[in-house]
Amino acid sequence: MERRILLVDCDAFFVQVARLEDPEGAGRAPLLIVGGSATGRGVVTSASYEARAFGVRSAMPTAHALRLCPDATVVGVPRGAVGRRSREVRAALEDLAPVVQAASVDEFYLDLTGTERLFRGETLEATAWRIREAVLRRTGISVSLGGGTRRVIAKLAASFAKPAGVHVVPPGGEQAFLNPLKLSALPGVGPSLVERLEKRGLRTVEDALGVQEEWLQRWFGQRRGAWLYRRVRGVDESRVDPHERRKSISSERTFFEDINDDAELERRLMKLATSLGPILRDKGFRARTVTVKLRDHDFTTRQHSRTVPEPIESNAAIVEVGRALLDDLRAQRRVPARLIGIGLSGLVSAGEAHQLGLFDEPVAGESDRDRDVSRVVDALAKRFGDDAVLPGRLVRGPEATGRDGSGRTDG
DNA sequence: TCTGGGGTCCTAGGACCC
DNA sequence: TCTGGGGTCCTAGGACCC
Repeated sequence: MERRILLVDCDAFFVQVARLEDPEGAGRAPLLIVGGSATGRGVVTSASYEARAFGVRSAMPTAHALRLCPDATVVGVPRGAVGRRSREVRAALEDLAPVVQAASVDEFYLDLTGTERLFRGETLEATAWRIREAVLRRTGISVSLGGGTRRVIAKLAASFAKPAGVHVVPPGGEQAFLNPLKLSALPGVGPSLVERLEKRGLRTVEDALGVQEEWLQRWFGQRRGAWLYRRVRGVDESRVDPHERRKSISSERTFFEDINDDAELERRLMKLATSLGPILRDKGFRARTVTVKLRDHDFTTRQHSRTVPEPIESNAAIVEVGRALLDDLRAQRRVPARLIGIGLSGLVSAGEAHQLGLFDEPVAGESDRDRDVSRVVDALAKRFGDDAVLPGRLVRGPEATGRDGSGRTDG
């Protein structure tokens, strides 16, 4: 059956959220930039369409953006609100379509294949407009929709729909739609591949259509060549999967000023680690691999990772592995750092781990008590707020818990 | 201009096992 | 004593996306 896929893309999502959350401030600034501070090391996360007219783009240093658009108002990323509004949009879509997959905070794929009768022969374009209005009414968020027979076509179509519009590529019209596009417009073709393509004189989809698969493979590698050959023909078998599972969790921070002190770096790492732990446990996961990342003052980015035999979940275990990895990284190159990060991957659900019989023996590195302590910390944080429990202090065992506990929770 | 933070996927080499 | 080849896991790095 011909598939009917829509990509729902929120228009300048962070800008919209900032305005909804602060109607008197951000809501009244046509020239709005959401992102890092102007004086610090921030970049633009999202800019209003009015600001984009001045050349402001996301990922651009905020300082640069302000040079292009001096009258712009800069506000921070409304972190919590972004997640909340994203879930609202998703919930609205789940009431409108049978299969919904979140591709990011502000992008959702819908598979409407087989809904023709349910929607009484409504065209995909009419359905898309109806969904746009319903989402706007229910969540206050303006979205654009792209439609087609495949995910990649829907995705590309959405860029023609923005802002606040709809663009549907009819079945059979895929190749005509793709032909004039620049190769750099294709999802998965980034700056690096574009440079190599241009060396071969390839700029547009039509250029690439004239090249045999074996030549693409010779130039760009077996897999990449085959992938590109299919992509310029709009071939995309990937499904809209509503049950996609998270594969990693991570957190990183750029410092206001570079840090060269080992103890201070360790403190920053502990803080990140103890903020990650609750997220891991809340989702019922354990992790097998811990990764620590350092970005040096010269922007050299290095990371070390370690996979432990049994999956871990306690702050104590995460911190222990993370500290060892940081020591290695610092021993290798001890220069001022501008960023530190920690990540957890190799995620297994705690229940799954039990079923596999992985915990018949006591786990090296993580005791039952470690896990219990972490759960107590989570419960306290849930009841009294995160500030009730200072991260990095409760990770050492019952003595520390008893001693530090009283002074900490009365704040 | 001076470079955020959250992710996914791919590659390549080495270790280890059969 | 020297040797092949395949599979899997782990690690580091890089490309890419929003």
